[in-house]
Amino acid sequence: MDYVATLQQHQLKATPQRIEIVDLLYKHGHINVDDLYKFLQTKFPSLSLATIYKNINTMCERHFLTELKIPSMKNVYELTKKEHSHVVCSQCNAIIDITLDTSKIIEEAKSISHYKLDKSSIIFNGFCPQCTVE
Amino acid sequence: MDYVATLQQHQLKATPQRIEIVDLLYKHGHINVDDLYKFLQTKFPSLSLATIYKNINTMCERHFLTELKIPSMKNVYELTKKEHSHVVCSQCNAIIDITLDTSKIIEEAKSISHYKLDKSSIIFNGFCPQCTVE
DNA sequence: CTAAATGCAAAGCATTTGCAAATAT
DNA sequence: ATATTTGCAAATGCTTTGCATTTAG
Repeated sequence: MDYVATLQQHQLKATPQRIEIVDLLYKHGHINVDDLYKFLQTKFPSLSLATIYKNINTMCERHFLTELKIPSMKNVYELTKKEHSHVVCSQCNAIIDITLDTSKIIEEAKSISHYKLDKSSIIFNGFCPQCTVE
Repeated sequence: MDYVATLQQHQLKATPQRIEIVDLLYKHGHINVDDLYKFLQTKFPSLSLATIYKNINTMCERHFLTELKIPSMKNVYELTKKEHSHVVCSQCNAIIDITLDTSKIIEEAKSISHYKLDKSSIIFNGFCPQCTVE
């Protein structure tokens, strides 16, 4: 995965800070601002929170990142991918992506609401396999 | 609808401010903090934002209210009802409740994720009939 | 070389807290 | 009568902004 090229495709200069943000998101999947800051600080001791916020904001504007609002959790960010849903563990806060066949439920929503729908956000809560065992 | 009794069932004293909050939510369905404040101020000129926040927080803790996190919108609150989904107009921000048959999609999510699921939050975005026309 | 990004400090909002006075039960 | 709630002011926390310096392309 060539982070430099990916950033440039979105008109974002490939600074070391940004490359590290992308790397973290690529490896962790979903991260909130504070954790991003903690991780990045180890690599860039002079890093400022303002830089994180500025980057997150421009990256979201360019649709390079997507902001995820999960009930009773801080917002997390992920690299923008094709539409998918999320499953969240209420115990350990693990978040995973799943791809569902949403066509039926979208049709149902359309016919009930009479809205012209173009996007859906589906989040499930429960317990992951590890947390279910213990 | 007896707001006093409903509040008391949730161990909440029926103050005039709270009664009005419930009334507003009952009539509007979904409201954010600022709008609540604006509406309530006309009736209680001395009302403090702190009171709104305190009430929203305790009401949510007692599951009398539910907080709704909608992408690119301020959080809104609604009276807690049986599980349902939301449809949001990206133009005028109208929010409506719809009840869908979610059993199939929940089963699908369970079998893909191997999580034990107990809750789902489904939000659709699009354009309401009025905004589609114009 | 130039436009964009970084880091710092200050500013701006949003939300919470502490406390005295008022109020619901 | 008592515990809870209100409203105010202050405090806290989160996010944004302005600006001088640095850096990517």
